[in-house]
Amino acid sequence: MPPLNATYHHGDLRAACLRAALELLEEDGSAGLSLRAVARRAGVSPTAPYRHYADRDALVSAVAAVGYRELAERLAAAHPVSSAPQDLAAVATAYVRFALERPALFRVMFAEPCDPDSEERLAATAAISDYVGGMVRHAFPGSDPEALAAGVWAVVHGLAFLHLDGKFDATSPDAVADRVGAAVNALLTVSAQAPPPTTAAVALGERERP
Amino acid sequence: MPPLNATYHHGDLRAACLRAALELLEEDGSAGLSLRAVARRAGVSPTAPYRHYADRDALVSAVAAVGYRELAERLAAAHPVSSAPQDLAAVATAYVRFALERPALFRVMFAEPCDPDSEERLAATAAISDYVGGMVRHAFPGSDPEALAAGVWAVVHGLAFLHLDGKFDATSPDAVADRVGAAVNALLTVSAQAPPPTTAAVALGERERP
DNA sequence: TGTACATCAGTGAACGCGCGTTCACTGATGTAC
DNA sequence: TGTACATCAGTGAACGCGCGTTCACTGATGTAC
Repeated sequence: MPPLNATYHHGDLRAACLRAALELLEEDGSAGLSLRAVARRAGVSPTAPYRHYADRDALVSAVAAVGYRELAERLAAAHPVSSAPQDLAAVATAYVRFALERPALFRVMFAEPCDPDSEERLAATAAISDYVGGMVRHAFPGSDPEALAAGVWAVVHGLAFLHLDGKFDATSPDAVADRVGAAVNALLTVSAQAPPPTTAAVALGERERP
Repeated sequence: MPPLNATYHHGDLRAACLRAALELLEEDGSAGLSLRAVARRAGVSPTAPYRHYADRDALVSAVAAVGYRELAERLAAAHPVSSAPQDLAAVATAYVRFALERPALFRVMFAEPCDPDSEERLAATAAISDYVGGMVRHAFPGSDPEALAAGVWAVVHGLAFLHLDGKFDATSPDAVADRVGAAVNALLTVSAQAPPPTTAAVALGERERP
């Protein structure tokens, strides 16, 4: 069980803690992260992690940053940065699938209070935001990109959490994918089917755009 | 401090616990609900609530149910059940405002593991769902109502949590309202501005509708 | 190449905390006669 | 109207738990001469 280089000096306990934390989150989807549990898993005394993380929040922030990076990879794998409107459903599905496959990690990323100054965490969040922004800008050049990016992120994020929290049935991955795709498409096509576009556009414009 | 009827027999400890729990959530926006804290607040021994709630989960479910009812009221107040498309932004804003004003309650409603069989909780969730469904059906008669309702709920829910978890700046209520309105409107108008509707509709239709 | 020593990265005991829940109990209430 | 008694709704001590964090410590490592 102890790795080959299991010396008194661990070698890279910082990375080992991160790995341990991710494993624990993977194994118990509803677990909260505890420094002690992480130390236990890393095969180290409860206080050893303090050599590498100032406190629990610092560890949580580092874990969250890893999560953001992996989510960004998944999104990019679902579709490269420059995409067309019809790719949106695929990206949405990838986002929700990530949340459902790694629920505990996803919760840590979004629902844990954290060190607000953690640079790597902020950078990782920004990467997600940029990805969505770039996609929107490219796919819907005529739109208000900032507003639309917020809307798109909100849709996928909301779908993820509503499934995660049992508001939508998440037992069958296929059904989830169907629901996500249908919801996204319904939103993007609704104004075409609803009352005459101009009417709708005017009526909705309670916030003017220059 | 003790109410007039503060007898040994409390009178209505069940309701008092509920009230105490809501107060605690109101006061500390990041607090978790604890049975002991609720008992303390109700001025009663730590074990007294067990006369009225089987366990912590039962209390949490009851609290969540109250939250759902209040949220439903807020939405209905923002707009009656039958609404037009242009009312959607107002309802969305009401949803997000509720989340930001009562963050701890909102988290209990959605992020707490709970008794999945709690009838009052299930009923209260269904009420929200029905409200959104009814609104969508009425405002967008041509749409796939189920898919669109899911999409709309997801948007507002995602906006709520992204603000709550610091992904969007939530310091100014006005800015939040603007962002929510803009995001909703951007989503609902995007297909009118994007590539020719028919193209988009076909391309997006990876899920056929009868 | 060998030795002295500073630094580094761990250990392990201990702190105080709040939690959910159990248990045997007791005082208050209300009902039957 | 008064009394006996069952039931109800609380109390308070105790259980065992895991947590974050501190502290003084020590064994391993690496560097300077």
